[in-house]
Amino acid sequence: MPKTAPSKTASPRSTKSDLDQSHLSHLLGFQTSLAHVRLQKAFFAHMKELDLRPVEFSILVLLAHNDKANQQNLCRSLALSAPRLALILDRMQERGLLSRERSDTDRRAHHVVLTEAGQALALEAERRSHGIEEAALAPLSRGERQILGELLSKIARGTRA
Amino acid sequence: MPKTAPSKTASPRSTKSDLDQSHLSHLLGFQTSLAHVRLQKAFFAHMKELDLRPVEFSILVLLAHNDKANQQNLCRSLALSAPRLALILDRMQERGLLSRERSDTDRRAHHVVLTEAGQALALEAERRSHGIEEAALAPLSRGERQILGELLSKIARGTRA
DNA sequence: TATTGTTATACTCTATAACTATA
DNA sequence: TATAGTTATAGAGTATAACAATA
Repeated sequence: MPKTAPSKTASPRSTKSDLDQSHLSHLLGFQTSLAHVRLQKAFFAHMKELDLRPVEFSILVLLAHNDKANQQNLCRSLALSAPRLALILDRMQERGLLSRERSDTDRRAHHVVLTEAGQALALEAERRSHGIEEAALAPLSRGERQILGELLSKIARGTRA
Repeated sequence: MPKTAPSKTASPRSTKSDLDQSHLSHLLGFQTSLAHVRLQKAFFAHMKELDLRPVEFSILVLLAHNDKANQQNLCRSLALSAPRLALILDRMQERGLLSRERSDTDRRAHHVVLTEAGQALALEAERRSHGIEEAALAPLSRGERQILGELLSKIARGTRA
């Protein structure tokens, strides 16, 4: 038995001579990292046909439900750097999904708005997004998924809410 | 009121004109991504003095508690590709933290073993690892952190346990 | 002087294929 | 033929600084 209590199930090194990870499991950064790999794979598997990466999907959906979003808003919502977002928007703009329009009230800012093609893709992608994590979340009950989402969201948003 | 129920708290677009994210929140991949950003920052802030990245930390700790681990074991445990792991181990080996020793029973495989310096660093890093996420996890109670870890771990390990 | 957004650069990570040596 | 590990390469993500335009 290892010194630090293995999370309860005595972590019986499963098949294929897996390693004892009990001394890493107290770090939620470690757990989110591994869980995220699975969820990312699920996303790519289902969104490949639409040629959408997670960031692009998120941008589409945010824009579909938020008028007059500028790049700062998007950066903050998605934890992206301004330079990174600029490149992603370039790509999406070349693809005809959105356009940047200078704000009248603050001519430094650009409103990012979806084209018709962008709106259509956002709608279709949002429709497909339900259930794409089904396989990855199979080990969790409906209630557990709900709780997990809320706990993660608390961390993401920081102390508030 | 948006079409899909905003997780319960009516998501009142908080300060600085944040965007409505309620149509993304059903994707746990989105939530893990944002939460992970916070947790990563916490890790770097606390491990900078030891010059350890998350992967390097994980490798050190795994090796400290697992004799005769080969690179395949590490790849599977950490969801790394073999080429990626080879480069990381090169770096750690040049730094004098570990060595690779051909297995006697299967001369294709390399056992990865910590040097004395590696063991010392593993011990120190593991000691420091407790509490580094304290600030990022402040919004969660002790019990919630426990639950969160278990739910994430279920996803990471797939269907089993 | 500060903010919005862009450009440029350098570094890291990821994915893949091609290779070797062993089995 | 398959597996353990390495090398090489290209693509994507990240961080930073420097810059233009506007406030």
